[in-house]
Amino acid sequence: MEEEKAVVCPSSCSTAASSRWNPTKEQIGILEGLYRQGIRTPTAEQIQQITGKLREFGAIEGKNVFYWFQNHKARQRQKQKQESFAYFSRLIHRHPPPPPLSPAALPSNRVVCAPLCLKVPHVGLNDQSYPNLFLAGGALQKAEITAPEKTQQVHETLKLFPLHPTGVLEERYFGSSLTSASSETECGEEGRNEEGKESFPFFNFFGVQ
Amino acid sequence: MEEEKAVVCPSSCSTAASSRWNPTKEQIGILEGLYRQGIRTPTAEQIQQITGKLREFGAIEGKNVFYWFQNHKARQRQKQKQESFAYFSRLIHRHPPPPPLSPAALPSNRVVCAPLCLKVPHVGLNDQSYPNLFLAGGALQKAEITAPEKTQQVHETLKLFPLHPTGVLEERYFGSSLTSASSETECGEEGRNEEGKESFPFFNFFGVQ
DNA sequence: GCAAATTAATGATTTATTCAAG
DNA sequence: CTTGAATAAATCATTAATTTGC
Repeated sequence: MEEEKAVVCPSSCSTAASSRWNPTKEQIGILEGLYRQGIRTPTAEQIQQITGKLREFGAIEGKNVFYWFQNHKARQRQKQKQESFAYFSRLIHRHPPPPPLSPAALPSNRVVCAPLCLKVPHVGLNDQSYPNLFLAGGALQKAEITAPEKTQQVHETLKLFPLHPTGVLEERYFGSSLTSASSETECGEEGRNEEGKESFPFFNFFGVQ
Repeated sequence: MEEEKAVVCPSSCSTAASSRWNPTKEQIGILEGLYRQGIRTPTAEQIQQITGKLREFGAIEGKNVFYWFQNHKARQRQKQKQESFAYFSRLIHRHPPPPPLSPAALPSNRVVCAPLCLKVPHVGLNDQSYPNLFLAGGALQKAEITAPEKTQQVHETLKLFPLHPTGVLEERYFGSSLTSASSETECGEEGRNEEGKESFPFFNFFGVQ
């Protein structure tokens, strides 16, 4: 609840002593590039160098660079947490008793979960994270990715995904037409569908060392 | 390499042998509705549920839903990004007409600060977990910081900038202009201005409370 | 009007980053 | 410092729109 509405600098005070640094596109581009290059906490010297360079594109001080990196780093971290927490929270709310994919129901250790699984790696915050979801989705992956052929053809990738159209998402989402055509069959192994042509090359990326 | 699937399967052919999913209007409608409701990266379970529901309107698999959300999210962001950039660009370029500010187009986590100072690198939550940063920031002034107050918890960082220079700043970043800039005054330039014009208001920044 | 040709959308894959646990 | 986990960005590929010549 911090009022940050510090003066509404009229859109005309560009050269004036604005209250804050106003990074230009070029400046941001360079900063992000540096960040991507691995710079997280630049040294004083680096900051000076960067500042010197960025000054070509507009007024800037060392502190701006310093803060930029600090904020960017912090923001990147929190971005994840908050993001995932946000929608989880939302989803959970509309989902009183979350359908925790019962671990025992899993076919075997041949995990066949979804590829997108969970979002939150490990929030860790003092919030009651939702381990259920983590487990539900986290189980997947790391199945077996045979086919050492690195080519583009992935034969039998992990067939994680769909167990079947089970479940009720939520009336709010689909109205009442939700057909609970889901038995209890659970994941009868990756029984595949009739089509049997389901290959999920989802997260197969592993080629790059 | 590819089969000649001359299957002339006009829109609405569920038995299609097409190589890729072709969503029906109903499916798209539901998906967009879910997206509007905030679902961005559905969990495995959600995907199954959604898929189940969407199957009423045509053949579909979990991966299709997964991809749909991925693509839709990415493209929405892309569109929005472009939009907001255009806005800022115009705004920064000059301040002629306050265009139709599209609230939805504003970047959510961009550090871009328009002349209006609308975006602030606000870390938000537990940003107090960076006490060192303060110190580091203060340290930037180095020799000139003749105002040794503040600092609640001083470890020993009161020295030079960062202790861990993560990342190498090389010429490849800026070319030769960098070296020339760093070969001398280092951080003296900003840290030591007599007029205090640029004296890092580091602590002021935070002092705002 | 209708198809071949061309362009715009968008489904499906691959690649690059990021944070953080070990 | 290395590696695991999980995207999001970038890219490839195929389908739908549309444009154009007849």
